[in-house]
Amino acid sequence: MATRPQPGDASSRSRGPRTRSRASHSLESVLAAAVAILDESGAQRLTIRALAARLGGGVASVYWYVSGRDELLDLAADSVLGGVLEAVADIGDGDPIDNLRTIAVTMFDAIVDRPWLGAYVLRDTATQIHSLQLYELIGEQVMRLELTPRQSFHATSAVVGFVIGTAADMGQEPPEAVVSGEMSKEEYMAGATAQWRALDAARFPYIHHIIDEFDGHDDRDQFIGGLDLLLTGLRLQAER
Amino acid sequence: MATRPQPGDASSRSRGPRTRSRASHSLESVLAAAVAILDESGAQRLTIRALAARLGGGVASVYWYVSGRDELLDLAADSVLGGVLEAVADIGDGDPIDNLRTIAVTMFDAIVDRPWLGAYVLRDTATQIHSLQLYELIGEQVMRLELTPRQSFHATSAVVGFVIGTAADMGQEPPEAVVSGEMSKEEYMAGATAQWRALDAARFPYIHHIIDEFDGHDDRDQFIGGLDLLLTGLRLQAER
DNA sequence: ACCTGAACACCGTTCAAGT
DNA sequence: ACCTGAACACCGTTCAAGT
Repeated sequence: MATRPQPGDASSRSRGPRTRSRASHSLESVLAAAVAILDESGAQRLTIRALAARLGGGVASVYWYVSGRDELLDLAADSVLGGVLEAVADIGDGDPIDNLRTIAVTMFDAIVDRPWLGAYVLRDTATQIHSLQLYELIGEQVMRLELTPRQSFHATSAVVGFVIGTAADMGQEPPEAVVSGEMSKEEYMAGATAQWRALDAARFPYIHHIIDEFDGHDDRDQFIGGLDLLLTGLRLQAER
Repeated sequence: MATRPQPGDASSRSRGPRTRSRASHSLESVLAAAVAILDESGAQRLTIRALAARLGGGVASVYWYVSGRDELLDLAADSVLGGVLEAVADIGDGDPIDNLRTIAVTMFDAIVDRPWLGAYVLRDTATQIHSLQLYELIGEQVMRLELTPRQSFHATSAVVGFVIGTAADMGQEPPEAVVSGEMSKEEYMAGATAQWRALDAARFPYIHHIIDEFDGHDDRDQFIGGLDLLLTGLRLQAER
């Protein structure tokens, strides 16, 4: 990150009225526009051309700020985690497990409505400072449980893996039909439920056992249910 | 899946010497070739053209078997899970938690060496039968713990989310430099470790606390460490 | 029923040139 | 230092035609 020039960081030109013969951006404005497109239309629709058009400039100008599409996604994902970090930065010295729960839920809330995020979050800590800081923050709460370094490492990774995995799974990039708007998300879910109900009960006893729970379930409750299992295991390890 | 014709399923023409003026495929051969390319070169390199070339035919023939690139990836991922399913199908009626551990570790082993898998596994149970069956199998073990349907649903989702999240995170699609071969995976990891060691110890106490564990750590140990926390929590819930 | 080559409408990225 | 338009080398997908 620090290896690239970062215009707009503390520069004099921050947004004043200029001659305006050419478009003028900054890393932040590029990332903000990228996140906006991502949130509105998903990763598939974030093309360099679409981004340039939204910024009102030419395609090549984007490459002044990022090395390519991959880094653009990495930085866009990291900028969202920056918001999470800000929200939990002053988490305080209450019960560490409670703090972990708070951090995890905040992350979940940020990721679940952004199907595109899962694949790019915490991918490269060299580029993604906020990701690194968030990982550190989670680790610091785990450290307070006074486990061995190895246990701390495993526990921190587990929390991060669980959050990202579950949130990414739940907020998955929906199928083309939903993206294109020819089918609503509700219709899609209703279809999935119907398909499950139609399964042979003898071959799929579990599916039938939980189908009523699945139908109309709340993703957040589901996430917290699993998270609490993990945190219970962690608490037990710490108390031993 | 059953909505599409499946040539080669139980058909008479299974691979006999033919006139051979044209290439001839089957869903299985198409998926096998796709998985081979995926394993060798990653998702980015699996182009329809590369796949057709490997099959020795034209591009358009692929579209006879799959509706597009997305479904190709879905089915390729599901075919790998088919192998996992086969390996654990006769898991037996031993301790359910032990069984869950076995299934999870088998899944982990299959996913971790396939960075491309994480993003496509368990995405659409309408297309991915093996994924559905594996989900069912995990759920059946959880059912034996005799929790409420809601608890069962949450626990099953948690196990699946943890496995996929952690494995996907660990086996991430490596950066371009590694894919293209200009940098080895070891060099990349060594670089990451060095970068972490260089961080300010006052601002990153956790990173420094675990850096020796991170350096040269075994992904599998790390996965199992986290998994056991989750399963401990689950066992406790079941015993209550 | 299954395969083909060519064509279409895109992409990400680069580059020489501008300001 | 930052932006531009045009060009390059690709893509996924479709289609009319073949066998």
